[in-house]
Amino acid sequence: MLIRSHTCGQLRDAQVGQTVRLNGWVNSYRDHGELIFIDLRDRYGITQLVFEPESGVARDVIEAADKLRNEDVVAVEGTVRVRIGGENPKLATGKIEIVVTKLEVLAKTDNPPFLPDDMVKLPNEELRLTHRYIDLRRPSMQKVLATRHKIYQTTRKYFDENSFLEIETPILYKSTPEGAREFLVPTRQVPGSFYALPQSPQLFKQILMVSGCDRYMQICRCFRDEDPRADRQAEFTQIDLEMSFVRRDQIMEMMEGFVRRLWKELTGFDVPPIQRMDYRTAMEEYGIDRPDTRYDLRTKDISEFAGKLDFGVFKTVLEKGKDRPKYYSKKGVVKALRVPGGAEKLTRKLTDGYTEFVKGFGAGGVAVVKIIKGEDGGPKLDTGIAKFLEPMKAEFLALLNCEIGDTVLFVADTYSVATKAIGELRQKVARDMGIVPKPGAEGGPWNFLWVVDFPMFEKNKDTGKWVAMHHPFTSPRDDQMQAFLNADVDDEVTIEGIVSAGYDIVLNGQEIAGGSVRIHDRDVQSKVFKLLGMTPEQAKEKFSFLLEALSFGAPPHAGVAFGLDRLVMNFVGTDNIRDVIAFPKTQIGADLMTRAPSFVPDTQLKDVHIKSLEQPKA
RNA sequence: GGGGCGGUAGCUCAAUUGGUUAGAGUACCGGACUGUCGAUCCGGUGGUUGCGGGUUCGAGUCCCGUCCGCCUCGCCA
Repeated sequence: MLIRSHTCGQLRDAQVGQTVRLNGWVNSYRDHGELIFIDLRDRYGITQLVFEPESGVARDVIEAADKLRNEDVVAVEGTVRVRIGGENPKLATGKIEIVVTKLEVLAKTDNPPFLPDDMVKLPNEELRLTHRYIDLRRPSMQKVLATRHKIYQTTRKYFDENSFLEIETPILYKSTPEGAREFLVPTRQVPGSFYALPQSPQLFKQILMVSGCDRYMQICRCFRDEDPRADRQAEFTQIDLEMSFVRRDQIMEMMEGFVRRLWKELTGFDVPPIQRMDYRTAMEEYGIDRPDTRYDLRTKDISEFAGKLDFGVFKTVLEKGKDRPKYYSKKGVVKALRVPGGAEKLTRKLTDGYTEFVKGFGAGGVAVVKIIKGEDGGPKLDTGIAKFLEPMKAEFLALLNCEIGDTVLFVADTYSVATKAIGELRQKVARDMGIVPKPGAEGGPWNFLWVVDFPMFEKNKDTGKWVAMHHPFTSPRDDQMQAFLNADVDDEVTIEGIVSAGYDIVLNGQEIAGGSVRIHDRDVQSKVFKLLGMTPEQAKEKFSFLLEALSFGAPPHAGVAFGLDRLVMNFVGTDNIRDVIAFPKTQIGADLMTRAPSFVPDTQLKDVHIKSLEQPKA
């Protein structure tokens, strides 16, 4: 075989006159009879080959070249020369061409179901996933893989420089059925028992801290058997880390340094100091725990004002949980969103649609008012609930700093429903107003934000039980510890008010990392388990190894996990997570290329002591 | 588990209100062609309209079921 001397992206006019060998795929062919052009492609680029009788090339080489088709794999030898037909400015190698003297066809292809061409419209994703090896040949997919690789390298270098050890943790892990559903793995050795695939290496990395490893990192696969979304796969990758002898500020500094390094390396962008926002502010002003700060729309709780209006819908809602504390999830609230310039841009059709939109989040509807220019030149309330607001007009306008041309949208419901609904509405309105900048990868801003001071616990709305908002190993914030230890498990108001030492990094409205200071005290950990409704026996059954580890000298420690797939998505500018994973799965967790998951023979099931309730379809 | 969109030639799409033999571009096959670069020109092959049932004189089109893909709510400690 003619082993390559160069890649297809390498040759320039500096190499003119040299004899070279290239290997690659036929990207396209232009056959003029005796004169044949082939664009040869590999990962590095495209180089034009030319077969011409004048060069004295053997007859059979021309004849073989005549039969080449897209995606055949070939090796050639020839001479580099300046193109006779003029430069092709679209190619990096566009100044030169290879006059071929020898040709080896390394592999003929069947007619491919599609061509790996970024210039033409892509076939549907199902076909791309079925023949992933062809799809991955596309230059843009090669770029994704290279970007991902660069992130791995930058990550390892940064954490190595900061004394982190890369340590592998088990994939076959103990089932701890809390949080996400787990993938189970039966075992031949112990009949009737199962491993689970880890949702994350959380407990192993904490135990590595107890083990004296001090600083740990791993680029690890995590598994959650939950329905996917455009930005979520059941199998995904985290950059996982943990540090000993730090409090919140030190690990946040380490994370911020990593983000700064990553963006510098991958985009050249200097990440400015990242601002902090507490969870309550995020929920109050953005209606979501990961605010998109690229546009300045804010939501506001106007319950107190709304109570003064003679408007039945608001009055009814505000009766709910009237005497409960401000953030009680079932307390009735009225939330408002002032949209500057909305009076013109948010048409009746759009605002009518908002009611349907918020219904999707459980809210009843959206009330609307426009502030237009009155006959006296001053602001005038128009349409929607204008007549109910009219008696309190001055106070209303002042409350939201309204100006002529604004539209104000209202959602009245329980605290949790109204907050979620208006938060989602805020994002939809921003899109409708056309004020959402492009993502950073497309030249838009990179807006980073810390979100901190999350509640430790929230009530599950179905069971009424407490659940950990982050996870059950998250510590209360230092100044909350005493209050937490003193709190009675039934003291709902106090428990609800405990703030954790958790922190998230949000980028353009998307969570890219999350972590917390961990509990390193056995008694604190036991109290959390108790609060979550676990008996001491249950806690021991599930987490005895953790509680024991915490009993034998556990250092204070804290950690974080970055969602690697989402980082790649940001750098390559896609909102489809499957585009950044070499071999992704579909909505039902299928790998269309390998046809996993699949039925297995009964004999194989018997080995692992399993009997299936389902049979393969005939 | 719920809601929505989609599935027609290898691929991307079209097909009037339910009405003739389901078309076009591209790929592929054959032919012509010595400077192309999305080569061009001429000719040709190619269809279980995802699958199963139903309504109808007649179904790609309407109805029911089902499979697959995507988006989304729930879910994702």
